[in-house]
Amino acid sequence: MPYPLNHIKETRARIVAAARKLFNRFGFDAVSIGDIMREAGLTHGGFYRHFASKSDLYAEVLDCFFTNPEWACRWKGMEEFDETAEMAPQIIRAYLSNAHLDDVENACPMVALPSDVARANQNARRAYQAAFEGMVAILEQGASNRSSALAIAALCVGGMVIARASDDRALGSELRDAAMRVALNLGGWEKTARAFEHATAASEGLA
Amino acid sequence: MPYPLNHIKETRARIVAAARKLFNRFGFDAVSIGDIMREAGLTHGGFYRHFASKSDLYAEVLDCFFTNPEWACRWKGMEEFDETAEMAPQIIRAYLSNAHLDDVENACPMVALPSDVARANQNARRAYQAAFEGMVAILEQGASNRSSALAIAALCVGGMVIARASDDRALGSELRDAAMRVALNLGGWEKTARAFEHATAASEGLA
DNA sequence: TGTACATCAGTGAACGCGCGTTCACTGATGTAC
DNA sequence: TGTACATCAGTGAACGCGCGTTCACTGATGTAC
Repeated sequence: MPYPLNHIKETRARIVAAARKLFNRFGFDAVSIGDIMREAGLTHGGFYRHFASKSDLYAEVLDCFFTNPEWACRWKGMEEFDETAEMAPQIIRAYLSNAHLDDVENACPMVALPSDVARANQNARRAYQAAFEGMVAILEQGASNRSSALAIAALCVGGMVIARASDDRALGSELRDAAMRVALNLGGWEKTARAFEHATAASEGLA
Repeated sequence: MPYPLNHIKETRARIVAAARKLFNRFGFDAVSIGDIMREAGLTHGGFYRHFASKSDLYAEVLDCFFTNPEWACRWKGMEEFDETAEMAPQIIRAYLSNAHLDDVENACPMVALPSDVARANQNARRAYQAAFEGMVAILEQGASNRSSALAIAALCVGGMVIARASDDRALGSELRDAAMRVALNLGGWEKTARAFEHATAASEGLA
């Protein structure tokens, strides 16, 4: 055991973090192994001490807010998270927020990489699904039934994906607001919806 | 004018059709100009008689069901389309159908290429947005208000995008059903929703 | 009608380049004595 | 405690390969006479 016990794990985690950042921004194909290793502070040759191939990385990158505890912390820190209040409506608001739209590198991979994953290997699709199921599981705790939780998740991911791919920021905002309103109503959080509407109107006025 | 008047136009259209097919399946980055021209029955060198660069193709490929008359025909032909009935609920059903999920090559580019477009140039994002606005315009004719039409579009695109990126077909079906139900309810087409529910249950039983 | 010509869509070899992956190596480290 | 050693994470040159783009050309075509 010539190196510290955690050394390999930590390096591997650094590579995955660098890959997530770059994949989120540029996609699987446009990022080279050299780019990833440079971002992680290493040289390209060492990559194969940690992964058998580039596509083996894809699945590891997809660990999302909803399943990875490390991400959950950041997620909760992203917006003013109220530990005492119900979780689902807060997630909906944060997911469809401007902060999440703009922070491409740290965004949920479900939003940043959907068409990349659809073309990737089965491991990647499984990991994407696990992230989705993690999101739905949390929404189910608050929503009246599973069907509503699924629809809410589709609204969150769909609203963000379209907003990211569109050119007009105003249309993206309109769409995300509409998706948020319907999602909150579906779960029976109308009060939150109205309160948020006012808060948004006020902050938009300032911005 | 050494070649027939429509020759250039037709060749160009053939290149775009080939590109759409391949991009839908493999994404922008993974398809080479050689692949596209081979698919169109030409050699790679000729590409630059028609386009200044590869990325100039992206925007042209994004013409969608909702804005391109040629696509609208195929779209209407995809499912049994009833000219006399209301259009919006039929579009929702067809968009979230198994047929649309499976026909990757001819699928709506909003579903097949969202993260590719998010990283592409402004022309591509404008074209994506135009496709989205075309969809919303049709939904607005039937839905009670614009906000609902936007949410319905998010449900359609989101449901399909997640289903495509997930590994488990059953989960994808469940998600698409949930999105469809909520979308039809949002527009006030509950009867269609119920009728479709029965039709689906019956055909699933057969399959 | 027949022929010479100009046009230009399409061809295919060539360009520099960066990719994913391999491999012989180096040198920092924990272990054994 | 000090030293010799085995390990193996990380290095960087090299591999074959296909990419986007350029360019001199070819040959099918419509036009002019």
